[in-house]
Amino acid sequence: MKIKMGRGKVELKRIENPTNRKVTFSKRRDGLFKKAIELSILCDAEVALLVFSSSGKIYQFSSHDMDRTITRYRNEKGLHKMNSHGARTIEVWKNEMDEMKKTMDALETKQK
Amino acid sequence: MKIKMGRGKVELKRIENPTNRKVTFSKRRDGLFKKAIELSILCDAEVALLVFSSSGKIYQFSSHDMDRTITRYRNEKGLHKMNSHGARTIEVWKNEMDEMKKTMDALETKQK
DNA sequence: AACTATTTATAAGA
DNA sequence: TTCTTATAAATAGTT
Repeated sequence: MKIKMGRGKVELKRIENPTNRKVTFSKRRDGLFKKAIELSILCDAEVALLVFSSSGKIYQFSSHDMDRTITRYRNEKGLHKMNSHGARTIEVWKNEMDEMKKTMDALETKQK
Repeated sequence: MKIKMGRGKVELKRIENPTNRKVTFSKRRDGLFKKAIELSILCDAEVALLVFSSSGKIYQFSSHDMDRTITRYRNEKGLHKMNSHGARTIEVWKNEMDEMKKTMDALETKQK
């Protein structure tokens, strides 16, 4: 698939040239965040956006509060998974908790 | 501030007419997700996008894995907060854990 | 970093 | 309301 924009065309695949990729990232990242902000305001929506560049830098936007929106997402996901049995849901959450526990322990260790 | 687009101009504020707001939400939501996907592919970025409509419906996209990206975000955030003392970070994580614990317990209760 | 030719996105209209 | 269209916004390549 190809997308045409501006003066040229780009394949919908990773831009190999690192310079072009960085420039395009800056431009499109700005555009994306602008659109996210506009959607949240115009349409009264709760929007959370996380972007990590290929070099690892983080960019974020949340219309309300990132943790609140993440919690809301997790609740939604958890509740939906409860439909048939319900048993699986607790497993999912327990795994989640264990993962966070590990991360917390790692941080704690790092601090000592 | 005003933004002009298409045939008209819109104030950068909540669209009061519910019909217009819904229509605009659908169009702009689609546009936003498309842009998010393009950014992740073209620029090899890790992107996570969560949108809740004002009526509570959830829409999501994650280029890699939503939980992975959320964890990465939390790590980043947690590590940054460790700069000065370090003590505060664990508090933050503990609070986070407690909150999740509550949610899990609530789910567990609901299933019984 | 700014420019500009083109394409894409979209606010109204049909 | 789903489709169309006039117009603004976004952006790829250029300078």
